[in-house]
Order: sequence, then structure tokens, then C-alpha cells
Amino acid sequence: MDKTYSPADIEQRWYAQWESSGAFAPRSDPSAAAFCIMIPPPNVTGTLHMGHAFQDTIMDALTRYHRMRGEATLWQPGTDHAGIATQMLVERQLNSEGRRRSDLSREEFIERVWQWKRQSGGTIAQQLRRLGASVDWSRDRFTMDPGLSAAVTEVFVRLHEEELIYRGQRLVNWDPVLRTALSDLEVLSEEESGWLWYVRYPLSDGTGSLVVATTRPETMIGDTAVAVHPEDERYRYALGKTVKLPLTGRDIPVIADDYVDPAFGTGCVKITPAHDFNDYALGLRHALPLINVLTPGGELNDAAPANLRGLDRFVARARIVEQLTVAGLIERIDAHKLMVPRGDRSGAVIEPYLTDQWYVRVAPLAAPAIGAVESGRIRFVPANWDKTYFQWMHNIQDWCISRQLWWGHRIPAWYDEAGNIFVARDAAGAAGKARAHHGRDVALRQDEDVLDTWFSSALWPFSTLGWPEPNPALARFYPSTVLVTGFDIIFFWVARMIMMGLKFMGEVPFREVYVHGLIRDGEGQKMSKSKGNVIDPLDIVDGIALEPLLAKRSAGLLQARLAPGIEAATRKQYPQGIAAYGTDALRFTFASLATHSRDIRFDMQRVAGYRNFCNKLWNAARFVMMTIEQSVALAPEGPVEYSAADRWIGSRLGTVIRAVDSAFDEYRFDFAAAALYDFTWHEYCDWYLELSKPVLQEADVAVALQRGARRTLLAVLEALLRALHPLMPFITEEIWQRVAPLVPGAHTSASIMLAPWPKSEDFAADAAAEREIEWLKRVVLGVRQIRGEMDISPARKLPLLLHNAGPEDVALAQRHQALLMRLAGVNPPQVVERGSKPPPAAVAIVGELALLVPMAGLIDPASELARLAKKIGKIKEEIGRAQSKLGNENFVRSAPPAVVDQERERLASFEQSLAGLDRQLGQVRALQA
RNA sequence: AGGCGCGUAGCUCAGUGGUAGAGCAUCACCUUGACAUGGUGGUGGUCGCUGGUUCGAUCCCAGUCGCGCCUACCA
Repeated sequence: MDKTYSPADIEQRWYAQWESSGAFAPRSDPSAAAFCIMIPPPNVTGTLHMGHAFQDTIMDALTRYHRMRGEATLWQPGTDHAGIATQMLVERQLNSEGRRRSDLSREEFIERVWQWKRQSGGTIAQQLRRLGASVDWSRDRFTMDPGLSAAVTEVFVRLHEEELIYRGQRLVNWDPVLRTALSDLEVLSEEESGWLWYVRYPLSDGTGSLVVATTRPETMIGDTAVAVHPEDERYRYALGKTVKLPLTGRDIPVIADDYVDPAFGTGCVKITPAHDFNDYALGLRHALPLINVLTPGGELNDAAPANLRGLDRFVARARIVEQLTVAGLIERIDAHKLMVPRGDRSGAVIEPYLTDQWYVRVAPLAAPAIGAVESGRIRFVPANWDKTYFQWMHNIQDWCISRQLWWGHRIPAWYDEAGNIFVARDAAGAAGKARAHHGRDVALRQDEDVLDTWFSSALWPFSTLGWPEPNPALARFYPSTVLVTGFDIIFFWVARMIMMGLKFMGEVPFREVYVHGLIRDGEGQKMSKSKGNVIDPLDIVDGIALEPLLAKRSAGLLQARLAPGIEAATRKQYPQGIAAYGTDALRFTFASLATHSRDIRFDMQRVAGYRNFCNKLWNAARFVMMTIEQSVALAPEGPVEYSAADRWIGSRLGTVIRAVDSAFDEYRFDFAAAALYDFTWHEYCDWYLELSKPVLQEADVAVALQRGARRTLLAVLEALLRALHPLMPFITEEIWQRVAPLVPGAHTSASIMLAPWPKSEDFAADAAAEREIEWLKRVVLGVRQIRGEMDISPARKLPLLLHNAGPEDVALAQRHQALLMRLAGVNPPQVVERGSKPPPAAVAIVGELALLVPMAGLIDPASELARLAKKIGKIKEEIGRAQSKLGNENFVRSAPPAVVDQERERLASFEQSLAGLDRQLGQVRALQA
């Protein structure tokens, strides 16, 4: 093995081997439990970002864990057609060629998108492979595959038959740039600075005027009433009258409605039912006419006076304010903060707009979906997310599913000349329905619109498994075991999958929803192109020099003026670029960051730390391999004896395996990572390897003990590799291939990923061995502490006296003399007879035992005095606290006896230490005097 | 307006009704035979603040300050 761990050399090889061996497909054993995760399908033409890498690491760890436990695991891969995002991207490509979408026919444009999909669609799959994702590629799916498209049609038709899908004319969120309707979820409102204009509307009868306050003067062309609160005395006189709408001269009524807040503005509201959701509702109550004043592109239409027609709504706004000012109708203009709705893709200001759209009637679907979570058939982890889910589900609105786009699933509805609608699975079916309706064949045209991308995503848990055709995979893997997702798409996706799954499969789509946090940068900022803080996960794996990193971050910036700032920040944060840390280090980092909190700050230094961890593991394995070779030559197989250290490390490993099991159970990947890290580094490497060295490297040790150490070194390493494998698949495979053949019975599978998950029962708990090694560690640490604090060279062998030693101490010191000498760097320890007076010495206390390092020629009495004083001070504090606690009658009476006993023991142990330290203090003082 | 979350070591974060932890950073010593991507030892915390419950609160409860997110929304 090479001296230094270099991930690039080992990570490339293994994935191809795993994939070609078919190891990712679920095992066929019918008695194996099914375990299934559906990947949240990324955008087919997208690239992997940190969020994906994080999420995929978690899913892969779960999948590998359950696979090793013998379950039939399916991690279902696939991609999403991402309607709006993909269409926009291809349109932008066209624009850069000086063409527009309208220059192409619909068929040509769609072909162009498919081309782009073929060209870039494999990127994310390749990136997933680099991460080690053990998805079953043979089942790869795309939301616009024929099968999945058939599922979409089937669901649409069935929901329509049940009148859970309907077509209706109402106000929708309209994106004037993309010229399509959007669902409520695709609209993001943010507070922006604007103005509140106070506009005077003269009463038609000339007796005065009303002043309305508005943030949108341009829509006044479409006003069909002015509303006041029914109790508002100020305007009672005006009820029943009409006002003359400025600029148009139309007379519109003054009406009363509770909706109006008399305290806001003037208490008079202009009502524009065609361009405001509240006004629309009010208009329905009062049977007001709707006047649409906008074109689909957001310009004023023919309803506007000639001099305003064709102007963009914001240009028109300025023009109208100008005209009103000239006419003396602007009373006042106040600065005003308001929430501005914008399209999540285009960023355009969204207009409430009156159109015909398709809707899903959600309430009947939501009720059972709420019940599924209430009854515990679906469990959120962490549990609190169910509150978010409930809140949304209880207030859910009908879902607008039609989009005026070309890229997506075409809506399976056909119209005849008269506008009758025929929904069917295909054109022939529609023709048949039309024939039945008319008694003859009629010409039909299909609806031009496509469905919201999330409509097909909602079917993902069963459409990927071949629904509506019954088949074994569907029966075996639906419902899936767990959904791993971010909280940002609970409404978009999770809720809708639950509704559709219950509706069409009669069963929840997954048993648990593990909601992970969102990866942010080191400052807690969301990673985004425009902030220039995006990190490509593969740049952490492969490394990237500063210049290419700068180029990457400034390329394709929509706002070029941000580039200098981004460059400066990047230079500062990554002056050397990013080192190549490898996939395993990145994955382990993600696991360790997977706490149950909402925001996760990504920290590159942490990756470096886990790269070091990989190196540690690598070198530990290297040591084991080298040692074994030498040792086998010296001591061939034969009778075996296990030392306390051997039994101790096995016992510890058993505990760690249990900890990792429960961590996976609770989706606490941070706990799993921490337990494995701590065991590997601080128990196996720091202690066990060191404890094994004297046994294996020194000549006068019993051969049977050498065999025991050898076997233990190997067995623990081999099991540890298996335990680490779900988090770090590559390095564990690489090492395991060398180690497992040396462990009897271990190398029964071709790959570690198919090897069984380590069982804690195979590593027996051994309390006696743990106590014994604990004693040894404390003695070694005591001596090391003296050495460290007294600044004694590690090379210097120290004399060690054992004072006040009990029989147990003496026996242990005897038995572990070689280990003590090696690990603590001491000469053979000498027991000081009880009652006899030891020489002046630096001291460390282990129970009643005092470890003495004679000071003569080694230690300056003054510094030992200072050291003792400090330790005594600390212990006295503890004693004081314990005494006052035990002196409190209420504590002794009310606290559980175990707690009281424990406190007594603590006090006794402190007092023991204090006695030992005090004795030495006296000695050293005497020496000084 | 409603809902949710966060505040613990210099930084990033775990955690528990009874001894406050990790990683990184930092300081000192050490190139000893797996590993300097390392070893050994140390420094560092009134657990945001105020009350309450309790024998005992960093943890539970109430309030308060600060920060963040989500949903809805008054033109």
C-alpha cells in the first residue's frame, strides 16, 4: 500500500466495477425485506449542486446500509423534465443564436429540447456516479418516458372522470414574461419599496369626490366600483351614488363591503376585479363586471384609452400618474412598502389575470393525505415538520395545473368547434366521445397547454415502478421505505405525492419522510450563482485551482457587475483554489453535517479534517498489513490466546456498531459519523494499535498471544471497514479487498458492498477487559500528563513508582508492565511498600493509586508545586460542590438513591485524589524548605 | 397576522433534569519504526437575558432580547 492515501487513484476504479457487476440491483431473494428509496428526480439537463450531493450521500448511505443488512434494496434513479426551467434554457440558447421560440414550430422546438436533453442529459448521471451513488441504473426513468407519460394521462383522465380535475375561468397568477399561468407555489412575494397614490375620483353628480389610495394606478382603467366599509360614517352619503372614473369617464358605483379597512388610506378602495385577487372575490359578491385591461405580455390593451394602449403596465403607470397630476386628481403620494409577487423562474412581476385554466380540486385529495400523517402511517423526521405540512394542507387551494408552455405533458383534452371538451387517453378516444356526443365525426383540436411539471412528479413513487400496469416491482417496492428530501419542497412535491399515492395506489407512497437541512455557505448564505458562492461538489472531490474556479464563478453571470466582488471574495476564501479531497472525505463530511437542524453551513476545513481521517484509516490498514506479514513469519498459526486489549477493542467495537445501528435508525448520520470517527481514531488507532505493537514486535511474547493480537487487529479492521462502508464506499472497498482475504470466512463476497453488515453480537461485550484497559489508559495518561506539563522530553525514560497501590493495582501493573513501559515511556514500575516514605516526586492519581515520578534531576520543585496547587484547587471546588449537595437534606431525601450514591462516590474519589495530592504537596514543600 | 426554528468554547455544531462535549483553530513539546494529512500534553464556556417549577435547570414552563425561515396579506 502507498504511504499516502490518494483518493483519485482508488475512486475511479471501483464504481465501474460495482455497476457492471450488477450489484446495485435489488437482490432477488423473495424472503428479503424490501427497502426502497425514490430519488427526488433532478432536472434532466441540470448539474449536481451541493444540495444534491448532500442528499444523495444520505440516500446512498441508507441504501448501502440496508443492502448490507441483506434487504432487497432499490434506489430508484431518474430525472425530471422540469418544464419551465428547461424550456427557458433552450429559449435562451435560441436567443443567443439570434432566434426566438416563435421562429420555430412547436414540433421543431420540442425536438430542439429533446436534442438538448440527449446532449446534456447524462451529466448529472455521471456526477452521481462520481459520488458513488448505488442507484439501480437499469431502472433509470425520465418523467417524459412513454411509460411515465402514460401514467400522467391515466391520472388526468381518471381525476377528470371524478370531477377532481376541471377547467375554469378565474384569476390566475400570470407571468407576463413567460406568458403562462403559475401555481401559487411558483410565486414568491417579497417586500419592495413602492408608492401609495391618493387619487381623486369625482362623484358623477358633481357634489364632491372620493379619494382612493392605490399602489397600482395603472389598473384603474379596469375599475368597476369604489368600495367603502359599511359602517364608515364618512362615506355613508356616497353609497348608491356613482363616481366618474378619471381617464375613461365611465360611471362606477360606490358600494359597501366589510373587506375594506376604514383605517387604511382614505377608507375608499378602488375595485378592479380583473386584476386583483381580493377585488375579484369582492366583485363576485357584488356582481361587478370584470374589465381586463392587460395583454398576455403585460401591456395595456384596447380597454385603455388610445394614448395608453400597448404600453407596458409600468410605463403606463407613470403615464397615468402624469395625466392625473395634470388633471389635478393626485391628492398625495406616500412612500409605501408592499409585497410584490414575482415568478420564481422569470423574476417577472406576476399579474392576477383572467384566463381559462385546468385545476385540480384538491380538498377531497387533501383530507386523506392529512389523515395519513395524523394517524402515523407517514412519519416526518424530525417530527416537527408535520406541523408545516398540516398548516399548508388545511389551507390548501385548488391547484392550477395547466401551463402555456410547449415542453411538458400535453393535456389530454380535445375541443370541437363549439368548445365542447372531450378528455380521453388519446385522440381516438376523444374522437369516439365526440362522435357519441354529436352523433357524427367532428373535427377536434387538442388543448395547446401542458401540465405543471409537479403533476408528473407527484406520481413518481408509482409511475417509475410501471403503474398503471400491474407488475412485480410495483408490488414489491410500493410503498417506498423513506423519502429523503429538503423542506423547501414539502408542498411542491411531498404533499402532492401523498395525495396522488393515496388516490391511485390506495396506500401512502412512503412510510417516513426524512427532511434534511439546506446546505449554505460558510457565512450561512444560500448558495447561488449571483452570490458567486456556489461550490461544485466535484471540485471538492477532484480539486480545482484558483483561476478555473474564478472563471467558473464569473461565467454566465446574469449581472456582470457582480463579477469583481465575487472574484475578490473567492480569492480571499480560496487563495489556493480547492484541494482534491476525494469523494469519501466529502461524503463523510456531509454525513457529519447531517444534524436535524434546518440550515447547514458548509465548512471546507471540515472536509480537510475528514480527508485526514481517510489518511488515518489508510495508514492504520497499512500498519496492520505490514505487521501481519512480519508476524505470520514469526508465529505461524496454532493455539490462540486473546489479551485484555484484544477483548477490550472487540467489546468497544460491539458498542460502536450498536451506536451506528441506532443512528441509522434515527436518521442521525452525524451520530453515526462521530461514533465511527471516534472509534477508528481514538480507540483503534490511538490505543489498540499501540497496545498491539509490544505484543507483535517484541520477541519474548507468547506466540499464542501474538496470534490473538494478529487476529484481533484484522477482525476489528475488517468489521470496521464494513461499518464505515455506507459512508465511505471507496476507501473501504480498496482496503477491504486486501484485508478480508486474511480474515477467515470474511471474504465471501466479491465486494464489500455485498458483504454483511457487522453484527454487534460478533463482538462480545467484556466489562472486565474494559475495566482493565481503562486502568491501563489512566495510568499511561497520568504519566503522560506529568511529562507534558513538566516539559520532559518524550525520549526520556522515566522512573515510575507506584505508591499506595492496592493488590489489584499491583497485579495489573505486573501483568501490563511491557505495555506501560512502552506507552508511558517508563522504566519498569517499582511498587513502594505501604508505610514507607517515597522520595519527592511529581504525582498523578488513579483511584487510590498514586503514580510518582521522582523529581531528582528531572523536575523543578517550583513548577511541580504550581501544578499541584492548581490541581488541588480544582478538586477542592468539586469537593465543595459535592459536599454542599450531600449536606442538603432535601437533596438526600428527594433525589433518586442512585443519584445520591453516585454523588457520594464522586466525593469519595475526589477526597482520595486530594489526599494523594496533599501528601505530595507536603513532600515537595519540605524539599523546597 | 399566523406558524416554525435558532442563540452552548475563537469558528462550525452536538448534547443532557444531577461531572458541559466534538471537529477545526490556538499554545507547548516531539520528525519515535502506520500516519507531520501525524504524536503527546495544555489553554479556552456565568450554555442570550429575567423570572418560575424542582432537592437540583444549559435542559422543563412563562416572559424578554437578538437572528432566521415559511405561510397569508390592507388597497
